Amino acid sequence: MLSEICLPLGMPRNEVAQLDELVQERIRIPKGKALFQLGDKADAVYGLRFGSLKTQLEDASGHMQITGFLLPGEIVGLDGLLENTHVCQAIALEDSEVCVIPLNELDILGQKLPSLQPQFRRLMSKEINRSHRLAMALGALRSEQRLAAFLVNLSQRLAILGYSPVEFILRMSREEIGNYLGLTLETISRLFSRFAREGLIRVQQREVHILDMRTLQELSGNDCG
Amino acid sequence: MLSEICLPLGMPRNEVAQLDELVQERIRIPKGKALFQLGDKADAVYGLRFGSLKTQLEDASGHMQITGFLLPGEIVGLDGLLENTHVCQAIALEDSEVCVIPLNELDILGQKLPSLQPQFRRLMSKEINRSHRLAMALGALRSEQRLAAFLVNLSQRLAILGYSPVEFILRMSREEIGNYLGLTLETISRLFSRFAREGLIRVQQREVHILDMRTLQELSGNDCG
DNA sequence: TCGTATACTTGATCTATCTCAAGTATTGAG
DNA sequence: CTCAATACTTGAGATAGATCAAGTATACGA
Repeated sequence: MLSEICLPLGMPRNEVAQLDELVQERIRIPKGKALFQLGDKADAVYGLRFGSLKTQLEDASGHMQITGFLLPGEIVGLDGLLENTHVCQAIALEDSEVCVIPLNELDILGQKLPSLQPQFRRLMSKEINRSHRLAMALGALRSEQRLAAFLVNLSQRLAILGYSPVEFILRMSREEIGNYLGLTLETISRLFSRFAREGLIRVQQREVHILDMRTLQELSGNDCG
Repeated sequence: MLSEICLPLGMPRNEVAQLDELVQERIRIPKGKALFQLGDKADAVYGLRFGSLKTQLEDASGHMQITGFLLPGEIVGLDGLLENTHVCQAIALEDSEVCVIPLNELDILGQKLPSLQPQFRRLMSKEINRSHRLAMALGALRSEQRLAAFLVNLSQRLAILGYSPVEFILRMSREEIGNYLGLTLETISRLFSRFAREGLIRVQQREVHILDMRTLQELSGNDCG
């Protein structure tokens, strides 16, 4: 499993094997339940094995903001390492399972595997970059561009996992997509209808077929997530 | 200098001294010039010694998005560690100086100093959290809340550096603030005027006096930056 | 199987913010 | 010191997206 997380980022296969031994514990999270809550102790990060998660922040006035949707092979919990306490919560969008990567053991192993620390830095850097691009999307793109970018990004990540990039099931509601993209659920719904009318996608509830990837990519400015 | 970066995050003083030896090289960046450009090799991160920087991303259609403003004691370059190439650029807002923290030497030293890796992770985690909060601000707050949050955040960071939290000079233009907050320069200008009319601040060009911090904090939802 | 709750769609209206425009203030070069 | 360039302010009008509202489809528990 860790191969999927680590090898694409250039870690030698034999070192991944050693890393695999570190990762014994697994946690199942039923749909709707939290992997960790705001305030929980953060002494590990988690690799998603199957299922999907959302991470969300709460502000002082109680508003929730979704900061990411996680697919298998991606890492959760990287933003909780500052205060040793999670500053956000991770909720399962469907029945899911993560493997636990304890931080103190990671440090011990890091003394022996020279490529581990740069590897872990790359993972964190990737998350920084991802959220910078999210901020760019929220700050600079119009609603249709944001949704196009969202769909293209999801499609690309599913393709990496070996799933069809043009035909997939959304694990999140219109409201969750809207929250993530800084739009209302009505706007998301209208955009889906409009994209369908324009022949870019076919959509029925949470089932999406992408018909014109090229145009979606052009709309999105070819990136972000 | 590194003390300012590291000690507040809980690193022992004697280890900071060792770290200091790692950091010999310094770079001066004149106002308006880049510390690094998009595509430059990323083999180091940088601690800002004095001055101020902005970091910005460029999307496929050429639009620039500012993702952060840096003050002395803060770290630049954490988002370039994925591909060993910088994916953004860092520009000096005034004549500035950074110290260079080479990554390969950091790894070597990391073998000897047990607290170094967790320390570095905390720095990266902080940046992840910061950009999540920026995304939250862009997605959920209204213009006046965003600007209030921006001012409160700047004030707090200046206070940490020993400067007045209620009286400071903005190093960035209205346009740069607007870009960062997902607003136009006209909106920023109007908001400054309105805040002044309402007695929250006094502002003349880039000189800002905060008169009613309490209300600004309430407006902002007490956080973000 | 039915009935209720939840998720989604679509329309009408409203409003925060943008855009366009004209002006003033400040800064910097020569 | 003067002029030009840049930065900022303010107004009027346009619009993307929000809000309010009503209805339809789907999922789920009894």
